[in-house]
Amino acid sequence: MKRKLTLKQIARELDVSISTVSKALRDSHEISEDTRQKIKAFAKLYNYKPNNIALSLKNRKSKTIGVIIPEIVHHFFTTVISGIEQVANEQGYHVIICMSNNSFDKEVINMELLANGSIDGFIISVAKETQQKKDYHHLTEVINQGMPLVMFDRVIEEINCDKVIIDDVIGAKKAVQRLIDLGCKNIAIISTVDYISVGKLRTQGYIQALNENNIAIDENLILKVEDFEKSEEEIKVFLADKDIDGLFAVNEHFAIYAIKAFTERGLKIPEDVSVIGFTNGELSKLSNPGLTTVSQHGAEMGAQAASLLIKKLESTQDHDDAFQTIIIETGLVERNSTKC
Amino acid sequence: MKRKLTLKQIARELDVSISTVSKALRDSHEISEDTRQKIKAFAKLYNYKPNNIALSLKNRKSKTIGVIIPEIVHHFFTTVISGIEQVANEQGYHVIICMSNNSFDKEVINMELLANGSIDGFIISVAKETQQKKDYHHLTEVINQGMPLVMFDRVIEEINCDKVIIDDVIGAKKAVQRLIDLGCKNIAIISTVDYISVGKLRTQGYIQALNENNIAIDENLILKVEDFEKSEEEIKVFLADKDIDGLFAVNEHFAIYAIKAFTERGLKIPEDVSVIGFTNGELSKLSNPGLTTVSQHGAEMGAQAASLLIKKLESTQDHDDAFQTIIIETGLVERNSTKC
DNA sequence: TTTCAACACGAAAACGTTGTAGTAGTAGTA
DNA sequence: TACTACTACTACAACGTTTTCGTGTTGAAA
Repeated sequence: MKRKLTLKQIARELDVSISTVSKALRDSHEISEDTRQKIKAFAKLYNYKPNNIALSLKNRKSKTIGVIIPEIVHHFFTTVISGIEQVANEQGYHVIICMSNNSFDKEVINMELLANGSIDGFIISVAKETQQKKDYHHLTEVINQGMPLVMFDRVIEEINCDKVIIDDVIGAKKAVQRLIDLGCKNIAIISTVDYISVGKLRTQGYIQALNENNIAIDENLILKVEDFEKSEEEIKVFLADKDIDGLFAVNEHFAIYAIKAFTERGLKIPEDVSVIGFTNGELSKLSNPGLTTVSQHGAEMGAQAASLLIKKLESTQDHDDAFQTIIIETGLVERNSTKC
Repeated sequence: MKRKLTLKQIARELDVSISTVSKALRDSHEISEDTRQKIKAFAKLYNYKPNNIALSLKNRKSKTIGVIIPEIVHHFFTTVISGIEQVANEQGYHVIICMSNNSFDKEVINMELLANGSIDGFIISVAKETQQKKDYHHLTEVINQGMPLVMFDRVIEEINCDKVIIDDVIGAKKAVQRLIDLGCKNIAIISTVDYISVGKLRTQGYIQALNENNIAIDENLILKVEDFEKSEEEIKVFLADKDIDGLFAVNEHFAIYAIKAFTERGLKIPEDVSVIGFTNGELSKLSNPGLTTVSQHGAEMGAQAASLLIKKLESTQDHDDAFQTIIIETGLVERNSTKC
C-alpha cells in the first residue's frame, strides 16, 4: 500500500533539504523563485498534503473541535451540529462528532479518546445516564487539563464552564400560557423524571404558568415518564381516563404518542384537545396533524457554543476563567395541533 | 493552562530516563520491579494518559475509523453508526463521524481532513450532490493513497471498493408485491430522480413487480421528486387527481407526505389506499397511522461495513484487492397503513 | 584474575512537521 | 585585500511516543 507523500520524499527526489521543501511550500522568501516553483509544481503533481497528525503534534493543537451528543436521532441535535460547523469552519476549525448513545461509559471513553490530543476543545450535551449517576469525573478531568469545554442543552450546573441553554422554564411557560389563552381549562403535562434537567425545568414552567393564572395544580395531570422505551404505553395508560382539553409534552415523541392515544380514543385534535410539544423537529413537521411546538433554535445554539469555545481557545490569557451562560430564546411554532 | 503530563515530565520528576518510564508503564521485564512500581504509582497518581497524536504519528496508524454520512436526520443512519461502533469497539477501534450534509464540498473537505493521518480507513455513504456531479476524485484519491474505504447504502458502482448495500430492487419488489397481494389494482410510486441510485433501483423493483404480475406500467403513476425541499407540495399535486388504491414511496418522508395528502382529500388509510414506505425509522413508527415499511437493518449494515474495513486494515497482504459487495436482506414491517 | 552472562537502565532514532540558527557563496564597498 | 551584506540554502531541535541497540555494574563460572 502506497504511503502518503512526505516532505522528506520530495526533498530526496528533488535533491534539496527538507527545510527547503517546507519553506518553498509555505512561500518563504528565503527560497529562490526558481526552486520554489519547482518544488510547488512537484508537490502539486503528486498531490502532496501535509500530515495533520504531525502538525497537531508539533503545534500542540489540532484546530479541531470535538462534539459529543447523546443521540443523533433528534433532529434538534442535527441543527445544533450545523450551527457548530458553520461557525467552526468560518474560523478554520474542523468538527468531529462522537455519540454517547446516552451511555455514561461511552461518554467517558469517547471523551478520553478525543481528549488525548485529537481535539482542542469540547462541545457536549451530556448523556442521560451521566445526569442520573452524577458522576462528572471525566468532565472535571478534561477541564483540569486545561481543555476548554462548552455544554449545551443538557448542562450540569455543578460544573463550572461555558454553557449555552434555552430557558426551559420560560419556553414551557409560554407554551402552557398559549394553551390557557386558547381557553383550555384542564391542562396536563407529560414530562420526564426529575434527574433529566430539561424535564424538571419544563415542568417548573408548566407549574408557574398555571400558578400565574390561578389554576390549581392537579398532580394527577402530571406524568413523569421513567423509561423512554416504554413511554408509548405509559402515556396511553396515563391518558386513558383523563378528561383534559390541553396537553403540553416536553418533547416531540411524547406529544405524538399522546396524539395517537387521543385519536385511538376517538378524540379529535385540536377540536377536543390542544397539544403542544417541545423541540421543533422533523416529527413535529411531519406529524398528522402538524404539531405546535416550542422551537429551540438549535443552529443558533450550536453557533453560540462554537463561538464561546473558539474564543476560549484563541484567548492567550490563561486564566480567563470568567464563564458565561448564554440563554437562547425559544419560539412557538403554531401548527394544527392547537386550535386557533 | 496546565499541559498534559508526558513521559518526559515523569522521567524528570523521578530522575530516570524517558525510555525507562515508557518501558515501566508497558510492564517491560527490562525494568526492575521496584522502579516499575514507583513509576506506575506516579503515573496513576497524576493520571498520565499517553498522547494519541504522538502514538498515531509513531505507529502510522490511529486505530480510528472515519464515518462520513450525508445526513444524520435519518434514523437509519443512526442505526448504521451503532452497528459500526459495536464492531469497531470490539476490535479496539474508535469511530469518528463527519456529516457532509449532502454537500459535495463538505464531503471533500471532511475527507481530506480525516485522510491526512487522523484515521485508518473510511466508511462512507456519499452525498446526493456527489452522485449527481459524478465527481469522485476525492474517493479515488483516498483509495490511491492506500486507505481502505467501504461504501454503504448510497454506493457508487464505478468505484472499486468494498460495499455493503441492500438489494433495493428486491426490497421494492417485495413491497409492491405485497400491495398487489392485498388486492391493489392501481399502484403508484413516489421515487427520486434517477441519479440517486437507490431511487432508481427501487423504481426498477416497482416496475419488475408489476411486470411479473402482468400489470401494465402507467407512467402517470410514477413520480420522480426533483427537489427534496419542495417534495411535500410536489407530492400533493401529483396525488391530487390520481385514482389509486396502493402507493409505494422510496422513503419515509414521501410516504408520510402522501398520507397527509390523501387524508386532506378525505381518503382513509388503509381503507381507501394502502401505503408502504422504505426505511423503517422513527417516522414510520410514530406516524399516524403507523407506516408499513421496508426495513433496512441498519445495524447489520454498519456491522458488516466495519468488519470489512477492519479486515482490510489488519490484512498484511498489500494487494488483497478482492473487493466484496455484501447484500443485506430487507424485511417488511407491517403496520396500519396497509390493510390486512 | 579473567571472561561472560544477566540485569537494569540510558541514548538515540524514527514518525512528519516547522522555525530558528547557522553557513556557504557571491557581490559590493572602502 | 578585507570586510560586510545579502542570497539561498541546510542542520537541528522540538512535539510525545516506542523500540532497538548500546553500556555500565554485578555476580558467577572458568
